[in-house]
Amino acid sequence: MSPYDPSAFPPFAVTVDLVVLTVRHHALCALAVRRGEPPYQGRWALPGGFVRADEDLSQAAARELAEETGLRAQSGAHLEQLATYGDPHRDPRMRVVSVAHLVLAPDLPAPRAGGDARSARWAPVGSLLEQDGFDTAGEAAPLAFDHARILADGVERARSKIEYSSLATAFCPPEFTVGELRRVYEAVWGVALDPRNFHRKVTGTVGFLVPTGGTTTRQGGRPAQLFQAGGAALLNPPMLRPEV
Amino acid sequence: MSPYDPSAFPPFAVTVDLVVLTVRHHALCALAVRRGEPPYQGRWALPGGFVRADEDLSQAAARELAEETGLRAQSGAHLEQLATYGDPHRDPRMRVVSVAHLVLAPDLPAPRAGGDARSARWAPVGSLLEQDGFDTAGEAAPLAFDHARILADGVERARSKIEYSSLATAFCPPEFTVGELRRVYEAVWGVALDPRNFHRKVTGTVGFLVPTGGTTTRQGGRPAQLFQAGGAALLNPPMLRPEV
DNA sequence: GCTGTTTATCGTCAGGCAGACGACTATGAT
DNA sequence: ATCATAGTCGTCTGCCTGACGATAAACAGC
Repeated sequence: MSPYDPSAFPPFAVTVDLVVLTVRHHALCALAVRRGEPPYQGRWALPGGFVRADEDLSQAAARELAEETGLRAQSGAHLEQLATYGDPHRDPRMRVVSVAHLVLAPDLPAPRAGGDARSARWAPVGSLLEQDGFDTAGEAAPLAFDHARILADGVERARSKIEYSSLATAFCPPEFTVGELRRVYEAVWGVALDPRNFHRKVTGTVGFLVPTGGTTTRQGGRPAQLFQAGGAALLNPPMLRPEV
Repeated sequence: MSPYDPSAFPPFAVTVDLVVLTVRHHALCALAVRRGEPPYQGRWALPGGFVRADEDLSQAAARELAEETGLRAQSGAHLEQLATYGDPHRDPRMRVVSVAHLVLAPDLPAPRAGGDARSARWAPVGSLLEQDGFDTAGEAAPLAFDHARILADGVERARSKIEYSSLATAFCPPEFTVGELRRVYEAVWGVALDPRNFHRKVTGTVGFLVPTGGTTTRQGGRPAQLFQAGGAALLNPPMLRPEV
């Protein structure tokens, strides 16, 4: 057999799509870009693009992230592979397999539109997902392609991952207070947490938080101690997400 | 822009690779096939193959599973997507992106060699991974391609997933005893568990196990009650994996 | 039948952790 | 000065787990 027999396999296009999450105004938000060309022209979609011939998947995701947001995966943000979507008809033009990646970022300045996107914005995930599948009257339409499904999977991954890992700190600036971290959990899970029990839990988990010595009064009220993320990646025992 | 512009993106081959795990003789084993053609001819590899033009990824995985093992994903076995591997040089012939899937199956009769594989066997994951990356003297070589990495990721997924889900029952026949289920946990985690605490835990978790009424004495000793998997998918609170 | 071995199953107890919630502290606003 | 807001420290109770004793029901060998 020849070392390269293109007739032996069908050709695919491979893309990366990004679920970029942040917490803004006490709400979990995702980055959405408006499509400038068909199909789904004018509809909101997740940022993404083709993987280049000499690129690894994670490199492609980091490149797209930088192009769309100016964000570097190194600086605070967290990037991980999410899942791969390959329904034969997910793109009407051709056979496209998309390797979705999940990015958790601190609250950023306004996103900059880049690449082939007309514009970009942060949108609360609730509003992006609520009409999921129901195209009421053709307007306020849901995300393009299967991006609602991808976004939902990314949100669910984030919700479960902050339970047993220290990833919630990826939503925070380099220095943050216990209250700010609690508001991250509250926004991602959509619940209210007891400030006293939360404080006991996060300050009692070794390696989760390291005090920097400073204090801040950003949120009003009594000044709060400032922390930065500690070395621990896994929380043991985990944070417990309240039922319902 | 034309609806299909092949020059706009590099063509990829897309494959599915399978990490098929089972518990045999108190050891976690993976299905390995011997490669019948270059590259890596004669080396062990994970089963897998090209995704067809009209196939979804999970369909392709189920088809490959049936071809290699005669196993249907419906009947007891569990199949889920694991991760996607797309290093530009992971296959020396061409650009291949592989969507790995994880299969958890009960102990099966001898695997049947199918497809283009010369032979297939169950191998303890320890022996497949121990020389991971070290090609000592060129023999007893590790798995082909990046399959050692894929297998390691699959094993780690299985180890963590039986903590908080009822998936350990996928390693068991339709009816099983608490002791058999405990030996599954012990084999997957590589630890010894206290039979009394394990029994209390699994029988006390609602929806995990449903007694069938029968008993068996397969393992010797006092007859044990038979159970089948209950409806619950998630264990709450989870099984705790002892620290090393 | 009796004894030892094996596996299953039930109970007990102490320690750790989480939820509920009271109390106090330190800021800014009025 | 008083209030509102947010942060921090404690207490108490109940649940769950790990350690481990004790009993039950089969089989093997004498």
